[in-house]
Amino acid sequence: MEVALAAVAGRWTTLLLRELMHGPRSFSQLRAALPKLSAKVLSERLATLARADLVECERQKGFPSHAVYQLTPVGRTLRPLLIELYRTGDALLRERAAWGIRSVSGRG
Amino acid sequence: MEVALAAVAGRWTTLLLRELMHGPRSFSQLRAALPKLSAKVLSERLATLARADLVECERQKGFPSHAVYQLTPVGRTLRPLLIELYRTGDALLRERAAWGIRSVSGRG
DNA sequence: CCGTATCCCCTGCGATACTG
DNA sequence: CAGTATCGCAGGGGATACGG
Repeated sequence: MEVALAAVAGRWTTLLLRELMHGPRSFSQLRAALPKLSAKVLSERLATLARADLVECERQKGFPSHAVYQLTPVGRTLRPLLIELYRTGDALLRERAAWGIRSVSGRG
Repeated sequence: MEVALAAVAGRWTTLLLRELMHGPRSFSQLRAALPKLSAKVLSERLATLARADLVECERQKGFPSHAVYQLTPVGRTLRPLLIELYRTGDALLRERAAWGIRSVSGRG
């Protein structure tokens, strides 16, 4: 469980993976899909996911540069987990509509 | 997804929930089940889960004091998610046996 | 036995500015 | 456009000691 949790942990990772579940996406497409995610963090998350072999990167050299990211076969195995996260989160929200996102993991 | 993730986030939360899935447990039983989890963090996690109405606490006053924790109905709805986390983690480990737990969420 | 208070570290994240 | 460098902050978590 800890391994799977580590794979999807992080404020943006699930959203990023969900976006990539729809198909390959360029850096800028991801930025557009997740406007509040800074380039730095996006880059960090993608690098981390790539290191874990969950995501692959294809770079077109030239100008302007272009990079396309897509899930690896291993990355695609996360789909059921993401679906379950969505289902569960949805159910929790129905029970407790007032919850904030960080209300559970926070200390105070 | 973020909500569900927040609910199970934390290094020990999933293991704690899994333990409680088996039935009510006292503080010391939980400590025994998770020896590397300090009392402070255990208390923190339980308090957080209690605040989120995922776990309930029953205290016997007296000496020595005793407290019993159990899942609420809402908490029990997390079971499919935990199962999926287990399944996915297992699958990931089969693909990449060398992964460390923090290798995905870490920076470097 | 159950829990909390302190202290410290580590790391994820945000903002901004910069390079190729 | 893609990605990195720097700075700063917040908070989870470990060790330890203390309180109820």
